[in-house]
Amino acid sequence: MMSESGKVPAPTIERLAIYSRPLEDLLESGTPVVSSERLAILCGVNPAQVRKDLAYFGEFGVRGLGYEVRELLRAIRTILATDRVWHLCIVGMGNLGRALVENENFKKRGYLFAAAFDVDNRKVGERLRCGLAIEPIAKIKELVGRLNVDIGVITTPQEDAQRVADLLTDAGVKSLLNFAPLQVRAPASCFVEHVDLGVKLENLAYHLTRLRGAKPHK
Amino acid sequence: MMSESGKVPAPTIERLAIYSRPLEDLLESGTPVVSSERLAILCGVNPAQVRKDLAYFGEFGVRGLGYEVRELLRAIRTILATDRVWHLCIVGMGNLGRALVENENFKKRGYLFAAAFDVDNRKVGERLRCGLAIEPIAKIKELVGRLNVDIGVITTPQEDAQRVADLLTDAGVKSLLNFAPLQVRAPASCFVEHVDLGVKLENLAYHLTRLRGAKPHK
DNA sequence: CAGTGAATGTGCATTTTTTCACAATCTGAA
DNA sequence: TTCAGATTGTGAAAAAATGCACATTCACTG
Repeated sequence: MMSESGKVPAPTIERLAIYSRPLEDLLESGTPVVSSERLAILCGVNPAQVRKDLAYFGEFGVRGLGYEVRELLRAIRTILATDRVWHLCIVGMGNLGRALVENENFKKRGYLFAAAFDVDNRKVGERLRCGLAIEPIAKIKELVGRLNVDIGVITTPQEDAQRVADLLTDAGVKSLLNFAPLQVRAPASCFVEHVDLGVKLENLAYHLTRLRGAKPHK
Repeated sequence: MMSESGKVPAPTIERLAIYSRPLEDLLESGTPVVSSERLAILCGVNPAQVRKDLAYFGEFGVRGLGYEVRELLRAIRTILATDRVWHLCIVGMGNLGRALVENENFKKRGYLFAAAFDVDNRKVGERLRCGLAIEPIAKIKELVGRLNVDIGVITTPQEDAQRVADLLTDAGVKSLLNFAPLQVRAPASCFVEHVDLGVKLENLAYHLTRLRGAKPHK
């Protein structure tokens, strides 16, 4: 938790988040300690990978024993900064937007939706089940500032995504999670994460056509 | 399109899908030809990367000119096998499940939801806006077989995901797209793609706490 | 029909990421 | 207190992915 001097590979960060899922289960089931081997199996990775990933941030294990589940989970949460509340806003209240806003998993992990917007003014004013009312995008700047929004989630159609991204970054949002199927541009100070569900399906399609017979998938 | 002999890096496949997005736009806007440099900018990658990715599958460009948009798009679609219809089924008709089933983008790209299931029998029988009725998971085996389902999408809560995955693979589904926050296990003959939205947010959170000042994000 | 300009395709160097393999070190038992 | 057994932390090797740089090849012009 202390070191973290040099720069850490991006895949490592991604995996830390993945490690935390089974750790939560283990904690709940009362397992006090876990080895890198067991954790690796649960996450589908190599044990050395687990150890090396963790080693970027300190020494969390006990040689001969393994990692104390509770402590390791707390350490990962500190590293990933999920031990605090983050404020999100979301733009684009179609089906996907509504699904995300109402997703309990996010709230449980400290991600709170503070505002919901839509480009379509006919939707404005509608009250969502989560309690938020849909706001017009004209109010992005004001609300993002007032509510201290850290992360903007974009679930608009492709054609509105870049405009919305501009509004959000202009309003001071420091990072974006974009679901629209195009690469939104943002200033370097803003970190953008891109989720394209179509890409995932196309991956599957590709492998389906080759995977004839049965090739081990790693 | 012809060669594709040796094995292709996984990141290449992922990028091919990404390239197709701006290509669709270019085609629609009537641009006849695109250079690797322009396409690279649109996708946020290196031009040499674009060329190398394509080179795994053949020679699609014309030196001195670039790539013919229509032809390149067709080639990529052939490679990714998105030039045909794929049959999906989805299990777990919560908000996310409903959002996916009703997503027009999937249909547009040839991904048809042929059946929708839920673990909760109280939901069974309900008719979705897309026309499908929710089926009980007991009917997975029958329907997957009859409807020739290629890909199973899992949007159940975590605790049901593995059981559902087992039902699907047992029914002969050859690949899975899993949204539950755990690593589902499947036989080697079944390809699994995992989407954990929480992981994306945790990535953002991590970078937000470090990205003080403004670091270029690649 | 040769010359020019442009952009591809690709061998090679570089960088990044993963994996191996083992010394270091801890617990618990005798 | 020493020994056995287990598992970490890590340097070094291997593998994978990226990016450079340039020879190659095409279209177009005069």
